[in-house]
Order: sequence, then structure tokens, then C-alpha cells
Amino acid sequence: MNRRSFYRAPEGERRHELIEATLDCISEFGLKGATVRQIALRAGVTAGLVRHYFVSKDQMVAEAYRAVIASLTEKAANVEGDPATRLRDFIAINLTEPVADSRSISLWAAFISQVRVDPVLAEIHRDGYLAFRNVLQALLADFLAANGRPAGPEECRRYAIAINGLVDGLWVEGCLAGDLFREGELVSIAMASVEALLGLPIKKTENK
Amino acid sequence: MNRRSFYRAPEGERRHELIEATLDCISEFGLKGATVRQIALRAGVTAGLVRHYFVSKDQMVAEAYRAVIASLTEKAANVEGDPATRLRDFIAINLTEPVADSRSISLWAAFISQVRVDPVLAEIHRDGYLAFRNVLQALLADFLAANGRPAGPEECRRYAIAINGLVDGLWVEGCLAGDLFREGELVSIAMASVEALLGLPIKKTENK
DNA sequence: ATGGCTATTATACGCTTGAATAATAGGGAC
DNA sequence: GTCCCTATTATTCAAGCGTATAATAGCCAT
Repeated sequence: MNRRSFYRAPEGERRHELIEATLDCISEFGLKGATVRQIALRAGVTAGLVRHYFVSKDQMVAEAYRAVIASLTEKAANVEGDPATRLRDFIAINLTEPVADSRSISLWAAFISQVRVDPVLAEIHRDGYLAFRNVLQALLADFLAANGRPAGPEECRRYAIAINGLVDGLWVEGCLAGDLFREGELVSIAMASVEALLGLPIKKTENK
Repeated sequence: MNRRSFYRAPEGERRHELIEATLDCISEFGLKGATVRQIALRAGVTAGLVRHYFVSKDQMVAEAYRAVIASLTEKAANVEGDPATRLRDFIAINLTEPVADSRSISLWAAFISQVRVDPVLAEIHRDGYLAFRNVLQALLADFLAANGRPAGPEECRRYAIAINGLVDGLWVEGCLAGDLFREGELVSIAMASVEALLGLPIKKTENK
């Protein structure tokens, strides 16, 4: 008796809540501090429920990682407009919130640190990385073609590797020490750098 | 009786062994798997000894992080020769072993993921990052001056942020998926990218 | 050689962990 | 309404955690 009352949630909703709670805990307390009990507390349920939705805590964490990768990727992949606009937006999206914030990099780093330990996470990571880079590579191919500098796959690959590195590196810098930079400074540096790398302007221009 | 025989090590040596064992365990099993017992096993001692050298496991981990930062930084900071050579070496060192390998990034990520959790680690990180970037910034200032393009602190800062991001990003890419790149490919891409960013050649030339 | 200091081992303790189980409450079908 | 299914709570368990304490072995000074 005196048992706590509760809301009986639809499966998808509850799973989503649990995954979000998992990510909250990992970002706030680290992988070590993200215990089943802490996660359940955050999700507003009791610990036993986790095992009703996931076969193990590890599986729940892996699914949470998929969610992180997806959220970091999807925003950047959905840019629209002409090639120059898409390229600019791609850069800006990745270097401003919500993609660039301390929660994101905490999660990213927590999972990266497990890539050597857990082959499941390693595979999730590799898939996400290649997908991300391929989006960028296609974007660069379009942009170069539209600006009278069509490039073969090999050249695009090298550009994609370099610009991906640049954007990722600036993303890390911004996430970890955003206060060391002025508002919009990283985006501005990234834009100028990409222009220098490609040897082409990507600024918005009235050339219609 | 029947107590295990042991070697009575000098303090510095034993501390160093314990810290190395800590790093080995973190890189192989993650922060979660780096337990006092596992670390002691790796170091060839029993668990109790840890507390003889460190006031807590957390303190030992923090010192281990300092060691990581130092090893990632010192090699890059000790480049010698004329400015162009130093710049080239700086890039090459950071993108080849032993700085660029999967163990390094596992350790780096494990600690980064704790920056939000543990203020001590956060401070260690920030100090290391700024030191690293300042080395690069000084290096760029020298290089630009030596090539007839002297630049003020603000311009050097922007270049340092961009190139630091580029090198860090390529470092991450290489550490996590070295097999996706050809031998020396990342270094080659980095060299070409830095030349494009600065608008100056950094290749070895016979211009004496 | 031997006495004394301490680095090291060995063992135990209290706590937290992920997981398993049993009891119960929510809510749709009828 | 009442029955039935199952999502959820409550409780328990063994294992592993970091730490504390006491016994002991290595080794230097004498």
C-alpha cells in the first residue's frame, strides 16, 4: 500500500524520455556518474523501469549515443538554398548553438573516449563521421562547380577532410572555451579560412 | 606468512608507474573501467598502495591528466630551427605518432568529458589549451615576420585560432580513423591548408 | 648483524552499482 | 463496472567500488 501513483506513458515517449535523461546525466555527471538510479531520477521514474525498456544499461547508452550523433548531424545536413548559402549555413550551424555548446562536446567526448572500449560505439561513430564528411564533400563539389572551378572526387575529398577538420577543431575550441572568443568570432574566422582554403569567396553577394 | 615479496621502489619511480598505469587503464577500459584495483594490477602492485602515494583516486587521476597534457604539449613546443622549419615540424609532429594515435585521443576525450564535472580538470585543460595556442601564435608571428608579412597580435591570434582548429580537427580525424587516410596524407593536407590560410609557402626551399 | 623506519601487502568495511524479482496500479476492451 | 494485460513501483541481491587499518618485508644507518 501507499505505493506511488504514476503516469502510464506510451512506449515511444517513455523511451525518448529515458534517452534524454541518460544524455543529461552523462553531460552533467560524466559516464561514471550516469547511473541507472540517477538517470531514472532525472526521468521521473524508478530505476527498475530502465530494464523494462532496454535489455541493459549499456544498450540504453548506445542508443543514446545514436541520438547524439543524429542531432549533431541532421541540422547540418538539412541546409538549403544555392551552394554558397548552403556552405555558409553549414559552417554557421556547426559553430553556433545548439550544436556548439558545452553539453554537446561533453557528450561527444564521453562517447569518443569509449570508442576503443566498446566496438558497438566505434561503429556508431564511424558511420556518423563518414556521413557527416560525405555531406560536406557533396556540398563542396556543388559549390566548386557553381563557381567555375569543378573538381574531381579526389580534390573534393581533400577539401572535405581539411574543412571538416577545421570546422570540428573550431567547434571543439568554441565548446570548451566559448568565453575566450567574441560573439560570432569563430564563425567569422571559419568563413575567412574556408575562403582562403578554397581560394573563392563564399560571402553573400548581389551577383544576380 | 606466505606474503608476496616485493621491490621497494624510489618514490618518483613508483608515482610515475602508477600514473602510467592509470593512463593505460583509462585508454583501454575507459574512466569507468579504470578502477583502483585494475590500475594497481597494471602497475604490478596491490590496490592499497595507491593511497600511500595519492590522497585519493581522484587526485591521482588529475595528476595523470596533467601528464597527458604535458606529453601532448612538450613535443610540439620544442621545435627548433628557422621559423618555416619550426612551423612545418609543429604540424608534422601533431599529426603523426606518438602524438596522433588512438591512445592519445582516448585519454584526451576521457578527460574532456569530465571538464564540466570536475573544476580541477577544467583548469588543467584551459591552461594546457592556452599554452598550446600561444606557442603556435608565437611561431606564426615569427614565420610571418621572417617572410616579409609582419602581423600584429590580433592578426596572429586569428591565424593561431584557425590553424590550431585545423590541426586539432585533423588530429581527431586521424586518431579516430587513421585507416581512412593514406600514409602521410593528413600531414600533406595540413601543410597545403596552412599555406592557403597564410597565403605563403612553408615548403622547404633553397633560398639561401 | 640488528634495529628502526616505511613502502608494501593483506584484509576488511560500508556503500553503490546493475540487475532480478514480486507486488501493484493504470487504463482499454467488453 | 469489472477483467485483464502490462507498465511501473518497491525491494532484494551479489559483485565491485574507494577507502581504512593492521601486519609485514625491504632496506638503510649503525
